[in-house]
Formats: sequence, structure tokens, C-alpha cells
Amino acid sequence: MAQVSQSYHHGDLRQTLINTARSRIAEHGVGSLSLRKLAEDAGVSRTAPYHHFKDKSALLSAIAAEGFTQWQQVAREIFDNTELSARQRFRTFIHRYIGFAAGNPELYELMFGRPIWQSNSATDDLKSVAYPCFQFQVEMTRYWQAQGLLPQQQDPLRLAQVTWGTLHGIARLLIDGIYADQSHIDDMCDCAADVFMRGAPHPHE
Amino acid sequence: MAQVSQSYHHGDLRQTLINTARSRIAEHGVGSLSLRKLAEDAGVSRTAPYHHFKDKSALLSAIAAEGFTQWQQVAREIFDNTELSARQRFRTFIHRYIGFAAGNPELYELMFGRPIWQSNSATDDLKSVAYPCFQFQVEMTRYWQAQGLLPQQQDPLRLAQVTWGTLHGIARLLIDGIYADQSHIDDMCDCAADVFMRGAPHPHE
DNA sequence: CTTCATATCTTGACAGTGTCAACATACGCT
DNA sequence: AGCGTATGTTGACACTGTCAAGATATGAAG
Repeated sequence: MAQVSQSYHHGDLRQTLINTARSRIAEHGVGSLSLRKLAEDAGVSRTAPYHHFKDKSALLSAIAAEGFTQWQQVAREIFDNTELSARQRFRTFIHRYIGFAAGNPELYELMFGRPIWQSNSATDDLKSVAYPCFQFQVEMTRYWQAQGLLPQQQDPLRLAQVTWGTLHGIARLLIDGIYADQSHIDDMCDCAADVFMRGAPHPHE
Repeated sequence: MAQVSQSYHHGDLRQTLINTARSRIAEHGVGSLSLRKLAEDAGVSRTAPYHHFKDKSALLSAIAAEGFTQWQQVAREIFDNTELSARQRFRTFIHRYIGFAAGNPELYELMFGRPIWQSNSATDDLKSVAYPCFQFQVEMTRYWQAQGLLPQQQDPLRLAQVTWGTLHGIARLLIDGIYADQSHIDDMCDCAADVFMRGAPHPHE
């Protein structure tokens, strides 16, 4: 199926668009992304992308979806790593979450930004990968509650919203460059972990 | 100083632009704001706004600045209300913060969105009103620590980043319509308050 | 191999955007 | 009265997303 670059049909335009868009976004931000330049970079005409994506928004959704699956893999990996104690995994999770956001700020902004989610403009593809990601957060919270790390009398859904909200908020404050800078990351994560696990028994970590 | 609408000079174009922009944003979102339509609505030509704002971004900054002063007044009012116990004020603060965000989602998005803050594009006007707002958060945190509501061994700055991060994150999850909806607001706020004040003594609230 | 539906890509066009340069008008001070 | 300056205007440019109509290649059916 490999195509020579000169052929009329590109061969794998869809993924090419996603990839170059993704690196463009990572470098110059989502705001500077134009379908026309993207098409030009791929050596294809302005309107070619419309045969693979209904919208500009649909392309962005596809990229965001990749981001969610990527993060989900990391999360699963941490949570399933039985070599670490629950306590260590919780702490690791926080650091990795913020690390992911800080390491891919533009992607993170895209994944959780208003444009994609507002007024039900999210693609079904995106939803089908993002929602399980949200549910996993609840699942983990429930586990950590059962382990006595998080308050057990709280409703798991609410608590998940609060804990994830905290990570999300810290990530955004960092990414948007307001109120916190990169050198504080680890301290902030530890502080958050301490606050949430306050009152939980310390085996020996 | 009042001008008849037919006169060549508008009279108070700057504030008019801010006001109509603000209501347009509140209704249709920041994404749908165009300087040209704005000028037309104000009965003025396309480029007139450029005599009052260097940029579109400068106009947005001005609006965001108004949002910060507005919120700052609310925050001060809550914090200074000595009729309530420290504990009650903390709880109230959380509810009002999320309430402010949920009540003015587009404005909130603008105030804390990437476009305004990234790459030092924030106006000095904006910074001069936003930064004190951030500092106030630290001031309050320090107070609540001293009152024994928040963990005292944590560094106030870090803790402020975490607590504010939590509010910010919950607000954004709500606003972006992902993972949480409006009917959960009060429960989420209470859950957050409980988690943060876990272990603090209950006088009788 | 021919035929033909379909997927893919192209050119042309339109309305809309932010923003600059050059010019016009009116306000306010000397 | 005169003049600098603040303000407002028209024209123009480069750019954007997106649609419609036409061109070309691909893959399956006959």
C-alpha cells in the first residue's frame, strides 16, 4: 500500500495530517494551526483534508483522542504496577499526571479545552475514548478510598471530581503560566498528595 | 461630555466596546467575537477600535481585567465578613468561587484562558489587577492555616496553589462541560471543603 | 479486460477575519 | 484663530474555513 509521493492519491493522508498537525500544535500552539498550511505541508491541496475530516474541529478531536489513549496507557500502567504500594502509586500518579500536562502543554490544552467540548461538538470517536478515561479516574479513586488513603465517607464520584479537579487545575495554572512555574511542579504535587492523604495511616512508604 | 449619537466622535467608545464585547462574549462565547462586528454594533467603522486597543488581544485583556476586579471584590467581601466563622467563610468562599465561574463561564474562560496569558501577551493593566488577586489567595490561605483549618506544616504558597488549583480545576471541568454538570456543584464544593478541612477541629460550625 | 461506482484530490469561489497605511474630521489648548 | 492631537474613515492585503463542481485514480463486478 505504500505510495510514491508523486502519485495523485496520497496513500495515508489522514494519519499524515494528524501527525503533522500534532507536531505543529506542540511547537506553535493550537491557535496557529491552519488547515491550509497543513495541507500544503502534506503536499496536498487546500480542500483535500475535508475528505478525511468533516471539520477543522473534527481533526482536532482526532488529535485529542490520540492524547487520551496515550494518557490512558500511562495511567493504567501506574495503577496496575503492583510492585509499588497503593500509597506510592497514588503519589506517582499525581506526579505523572502533572508531568504529562507540563510535557505536552498544547496537547493538554487541546484535550481539555473549551472548543472541543462545548455545545456537544465532541466527535463520537473522541467521546468513546475520553469517557472511559474519566471513568477510570473514578475506579482508581474508589480503590484508594478502599485502601484508606482517601476519605472513605465521601461519595466516590464526588471525590474523583475533586481529586481530578485538583490535578486538572494545577495543570492548567502551570500550562497557562499563571501563578505557578515549572520549578514548583514537584513541590506542588507532593503538597497535593499530602493534603489528600492527610490523616491516612503511614505504613512506611 | 455626553455626545449625540450622530456626532463624528463617539464620546466613550472604549468603554462601549468593552461593554458590548462583554455581553457578546457572555452570550455567544469568546470565539465568536469579531472586532468588525463589534465596531458595527457600536455604529463605528472597522478600524476605530484600534485607536483604543492595540490589538484584539488588548481588548480581551481589558475585559478580563474587569472580571478580576469584579471577583476580587466578592472575595474580599467574603473574607472580611467577620459575622461568619473562619470555617464558614472558607466554605462560602469555595461555593462563591465555583458559583462565579459557573455563572460567568465565558468570562471565566477568558480570564484564565491560554490566549491571554501565554507568551507574555498579558497587558500591564491586566497584570496589575490579576497579580494582587493571586496574592490575596495566598494571604487567605495563610489565615486559614493559622486558624487550623488547613494543614499548618505546608508552605502557604504551595498550599494556596493546591487549593486554588482545586477550585480552578473544578470550575473548568464544569465550564467545559466534561465530567461534571451543574447539578453537582454544591455537592462537589462541599466535598472539596470536607477534604481540605479533614482533621481540622469542628467548633460547631 | 472493460465498466462503473466510489474514494480521493483539484481548482475556483465566497464570506469572513485582523490589521496596516493614508486620509478626514473634530476637540481642546495656546 | 490656529494648530497639534485624539479620534474616526476608507481602501487594501493576506489570511482563514468551507462549499460546489469537476478531475482522477482505485477496486470490485461483469
